[in-house]
Amino acid sequence: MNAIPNNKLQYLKFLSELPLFNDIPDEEIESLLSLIKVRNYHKGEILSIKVDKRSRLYITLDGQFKLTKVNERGDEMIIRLIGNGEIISPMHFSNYYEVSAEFIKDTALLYLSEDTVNKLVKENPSFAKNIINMLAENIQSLMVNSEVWRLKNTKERVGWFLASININNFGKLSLSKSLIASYLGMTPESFSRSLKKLSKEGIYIENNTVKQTFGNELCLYCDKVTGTNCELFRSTECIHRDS
Amino acid sequence: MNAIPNNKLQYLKFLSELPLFNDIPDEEIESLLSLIKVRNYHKGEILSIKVDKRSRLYITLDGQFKLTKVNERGDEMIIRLIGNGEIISPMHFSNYYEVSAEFIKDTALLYLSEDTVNKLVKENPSFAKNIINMLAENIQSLMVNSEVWRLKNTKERVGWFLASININNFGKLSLSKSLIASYLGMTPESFSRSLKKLSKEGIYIENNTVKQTFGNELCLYCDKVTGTNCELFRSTECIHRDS
DNA sequence: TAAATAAATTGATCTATGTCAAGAAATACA
DNA sequence: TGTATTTCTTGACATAGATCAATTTATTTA
Repeated sequence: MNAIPNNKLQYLKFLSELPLFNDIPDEEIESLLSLIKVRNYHKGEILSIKVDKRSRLYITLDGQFKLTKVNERGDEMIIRLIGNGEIISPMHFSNYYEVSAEFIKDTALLYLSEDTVNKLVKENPSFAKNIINMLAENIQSLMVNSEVWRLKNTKERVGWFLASININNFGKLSLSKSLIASYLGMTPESFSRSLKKLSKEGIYIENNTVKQTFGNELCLYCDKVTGTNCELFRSTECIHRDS
Repeated sequence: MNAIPNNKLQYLKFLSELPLFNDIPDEEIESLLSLIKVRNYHKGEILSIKVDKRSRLYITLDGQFKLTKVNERGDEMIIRLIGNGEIISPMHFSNYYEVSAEFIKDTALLYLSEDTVNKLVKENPSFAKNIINMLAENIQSLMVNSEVWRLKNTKERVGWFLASININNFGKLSLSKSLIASYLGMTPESFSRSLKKLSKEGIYIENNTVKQTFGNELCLYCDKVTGTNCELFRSTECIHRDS
């Protein structure tokens, strides 16, 4: 299943622009290319990340998938949504932690073996630093997610999601409503009802795009970490301005 | 506030036994000692981890505290409970993420500055590896916690907590029931009612210790990652035996 | 472009867990 | 060792969000 043509130069460009390869000279990335494998997955496919296949670090070349966990009752929790350029490293999970990757779109993943990654970490301090940053970002987003699930009600969760989409994805919704609902830990029904409440506050969805009647109604739902990426961050319009 | 006597040798022994200093020769740890600061905190004290004080890595020399996050309504979420030898590294959090450390017991923390840690990472691949492991464990426990909060009901959450205490702390409860309830994201009332249900299954608390009438009733509530540390793991009595 | 299928919305109802209040048990204090 | 204070338990009740069922709207397919 090595469908993608082995266009090394294209990979080089892609990789050199990733934070994971910050401060790594192109020549060094080039020397890595032979160790990097590619695999394509179809929309709907499920990759169960078990002990055997876990010892890797995956880089999303193109596509989108969700990292999920299911309990005995069949209830599903989405741990993370992963898109272009994003990384998931099961090699850093506990050996006995079982998760699944479920592909939302046709997806191409690059991967490095655990050994390769560990070798790089050992030999290249910049790479070690990049791995550390990647893991730190993971921790940060897991903490923010916990907070969203535990301290916010459904309306606030939806508002929070729309605010972050608005900041990081030009307000463009690239996922179905049910999927977002599930990611936010609620039913599609609750999601729909929350949207209705938000529309009374001037926040609504049109053509799969987040809109605001006045212009900054969503600021109310923005968390400080996401806010960092907002052009209004700490301006007079920003709720985080004086904290 | 440098209350603890500067008993360098004692610190050396303590540090050299931590996973964070795995494969680091004693001489090297010793050379670090001058860069390590100590600070004591009293029970009840709250340390707000803001931008200024965040750029550190804290090591718990002795004591216990909780890492918490509070929302506008005043609802509190416990992100992590941290005890002896455990590490918390706000230097790896986003600059704008605000958390508080609230001390449950009198506590002594050692800390390293961000610069020191980064220098070590750069110069010592073993240390880099240890930092990576530490962060990976953080990710793992945040994922397990999300799962507990989102996929388990109150009874299952209490069962899970008791199972992990039973495996990792000889069944000894070192926290008040209300605090555990809060950690598990429920009210003391719900905690109490859950305990009542569990007692019908043979799981109960006596003298602040977890007891089981038959002996392995708690296995039902054990998650696979915690189970790794159990002496029965994968034995015939273990629910994870064939997965 | 019409029919078929899937996704989203809406209303009615149910349920787990929260809230509030009172009493019991445990712990601290003097 | 008894009193005060805190923590825990229990019951009655409230509520956010889930579930179930019926439409409505959007998307796919032929």
